Amino acid sequence: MRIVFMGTPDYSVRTLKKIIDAGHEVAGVFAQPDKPVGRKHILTAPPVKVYAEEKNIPVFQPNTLRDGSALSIIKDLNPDIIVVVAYGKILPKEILDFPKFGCINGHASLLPKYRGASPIQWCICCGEKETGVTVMQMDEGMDTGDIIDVAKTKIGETETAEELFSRLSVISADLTVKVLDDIKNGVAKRIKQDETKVTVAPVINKEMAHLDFSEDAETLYNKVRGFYSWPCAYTLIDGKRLKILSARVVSGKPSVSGTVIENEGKLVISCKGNTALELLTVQAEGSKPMTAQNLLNGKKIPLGTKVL
RNA sequence: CGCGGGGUGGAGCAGCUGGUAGCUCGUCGGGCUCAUAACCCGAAGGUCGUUGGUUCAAGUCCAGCCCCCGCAA
Repeated sequence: MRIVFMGTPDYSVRTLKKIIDAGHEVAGVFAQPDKPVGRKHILTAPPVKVYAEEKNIPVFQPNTLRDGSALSIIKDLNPDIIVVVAYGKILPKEILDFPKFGCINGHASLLPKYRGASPIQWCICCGEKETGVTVMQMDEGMDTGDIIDVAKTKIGETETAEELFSRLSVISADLTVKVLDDIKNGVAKRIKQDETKVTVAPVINKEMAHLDFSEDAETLYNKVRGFYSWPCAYTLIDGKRLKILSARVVSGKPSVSGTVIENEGKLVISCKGNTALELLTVQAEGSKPMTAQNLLNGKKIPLGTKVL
């Protein structure tokens, strides 16, 4: 089929690659505009753009899809279908309606759960045991389209968002190509989403990753995994930020939530009830990631110290 | 010139007002022990990021450069 692809981050690249490898004709690629990245604000092209250019596919990076110029580009490209994966913009109706087969989107959750921007992180933060990828026929809403196909996968007990991202990007790529075949062969189904089971996964900000030790250790552990490797769960110790890159739930003892209850060899913080979280890998302000052991070697953290 | 922290034996850190370096851990050897990642004794290991400057003397003051990191985007 003749395809226009829309996507931005690494996550999308796998799907784009798979589509090309499957022999489809990618007439053009849309990605978010280049953005300043890193401490020095170096203007950086998104991964999808980089990949598309390697493949000599025309790349478009409009700031908006709603001023008509994007539509005219698409008319020129004249795709049979538009495939959207983690593009980052809402498509207006005139674009959704233009291709013969409309637009499809790969979303990294089992819809209707976790609609929105950050499904992968949130499903781990919420302690889900299973997730997956849903490919839907896009409509004007946010992840509200009819479901065409789904691929499920178990979430590992210690899996981080970063790892899940990587796995789902592969699953997404495979499922998307399968759906394209189904559509081409006229065997694709369309199933309405169950509106009574909708949940939303909002954009993540740093404050959400600020751990609250009045929650139980299991919940906090899920957040440590779900917010890795960005923005990373953190707490404040002596008023300074301490990122928690990895941790594990351990048995606690009666004590006020958020206090250090073990500081020799390992660093353990008490949580709600008698649960406790052992910090394994941490990163203090201005320093590199290190084991809790190393942190304790260089910094004295008395028992009973409160973290916030 | 966005703001800020930092580069000291293998790791993490201390070193105030300048006089050749200390702590926690690890490593090696020995001891204790049924045994141990626990405990005791001892040892090795550092041109203090780099270049230049000030000084009788610099890790410690000044300037430039390289690198790492947090915040912000």
